[in-house]
Amino acid sequence: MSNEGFFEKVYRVAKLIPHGRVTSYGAIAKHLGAAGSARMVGWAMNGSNNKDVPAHRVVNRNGLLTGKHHFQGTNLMQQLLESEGILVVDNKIQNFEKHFWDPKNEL
DNA sequence: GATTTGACTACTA
DNA sequence: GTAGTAGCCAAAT
Repeated sequence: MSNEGFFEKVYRVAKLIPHGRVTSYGAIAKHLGAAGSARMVGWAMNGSNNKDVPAHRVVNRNGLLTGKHHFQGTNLMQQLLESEGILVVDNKIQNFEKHFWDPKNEL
């Protein structure tokens, strides 16, 4: 639907992230056609706090939990990822490529 | 309507 | 391999 704003699009894709998988801001942005607007995805996540968007599955290109500071507690994001079978060490996802989920590859 | 910000990415030194 | 800078676009003030 074209009545959706940029945020809605991000939310939709983020909700499509399968369990135990992660993706990067740039990948989502590119899928939305806003390649280069990776920051916008992060901004959208800022408002996805109250949504059903698994923002903890969205990390930067390095697999680093840069947005973990925006979550509640301190290691909540890491805990959620580890709970899904993703190994996280020092706020960084291990085997990031292995857990990487490309929306364009699935959609 | 212009300025600032922001959970990024890529390039360069 | 690490560090710093620039480019990016959309929303909030």
